[in-house]
Amino acid sequence: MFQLSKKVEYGLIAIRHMAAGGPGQIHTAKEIADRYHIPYELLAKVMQKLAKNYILARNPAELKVAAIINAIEGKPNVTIIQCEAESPENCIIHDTCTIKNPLVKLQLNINRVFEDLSIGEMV
Amino acid sequence: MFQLSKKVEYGLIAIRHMAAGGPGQIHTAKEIADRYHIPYELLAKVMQKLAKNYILARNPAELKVAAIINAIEGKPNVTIIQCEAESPENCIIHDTCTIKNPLVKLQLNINRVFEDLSIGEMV
DNA sequence: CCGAATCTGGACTATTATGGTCGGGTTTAA
DNA sequence: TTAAACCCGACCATAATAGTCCAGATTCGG
Repeated sequence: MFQLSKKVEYGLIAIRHMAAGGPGQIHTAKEIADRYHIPYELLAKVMQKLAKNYILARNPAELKVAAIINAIEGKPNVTIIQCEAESPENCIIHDTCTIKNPLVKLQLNINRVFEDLSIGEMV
Repeated sequence: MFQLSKKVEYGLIAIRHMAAGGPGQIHTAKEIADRYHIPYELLAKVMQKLAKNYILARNPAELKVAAIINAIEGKPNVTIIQCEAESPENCIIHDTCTIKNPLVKLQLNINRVFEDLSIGEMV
């Protein structure tokens, strides 16, 4: 619980690698997979998602970890509370839930943390 | 990913409920389970863990969400990076991993968020 | 003091998410 | 032009999660 998924880890490794190489460099998914001993097929999928979301095109200095997570996980955001993540109708305690509102604030603080770290700072 | 587990949600609901009732009140797990439509057996287990870690005995104003998560999940802390959570030897990329160090800082910020919210603020 | 309600805690099952694999067709670059 | 790399959907194995069942111990109200 509360771990980055392998996909996100791999994505971060790949992006950081590309950022460290400089803007002129060309990198293949194969090369990165070999270098860091990451299963190629998995990394390839991750990078496809990143490419589709134009993550790879961005300036590392302005590329935040949050954007990468969202691109890979597909969700609009990291959502701590399950009631919020799914459709609230499905939540059996949705009207008796007393912890939702306080946790939304906490949520925002978490988001801020991920918005705060850029790839540029990781090279 | 990055959701509180049901166990933690249930634990928070229960603790908040008890805190809201005031210090004199007696609450049973059964009562809380019924009230919030939580499976009793599951809540019971969660509260057992909380009781063993003396969470229930603490002053809500000083009881942080972080302490509750740790008590329920058993882990010393929320650990973002998988390499760090398990034994580092098992990590196949443990010496080529370039993202570990930057993420540790992020980790600390996350921890801070959970250390920042007390039950007292949730009633 | 007795019985009902509640708690304890292990074992077990179901469901889901994750991590990883396979393979066939397509593109790209030397 | 052909080998390497990519795309992408389908698939599988494992592990974590959520929940259930139950039998024995405990507690509490009367």
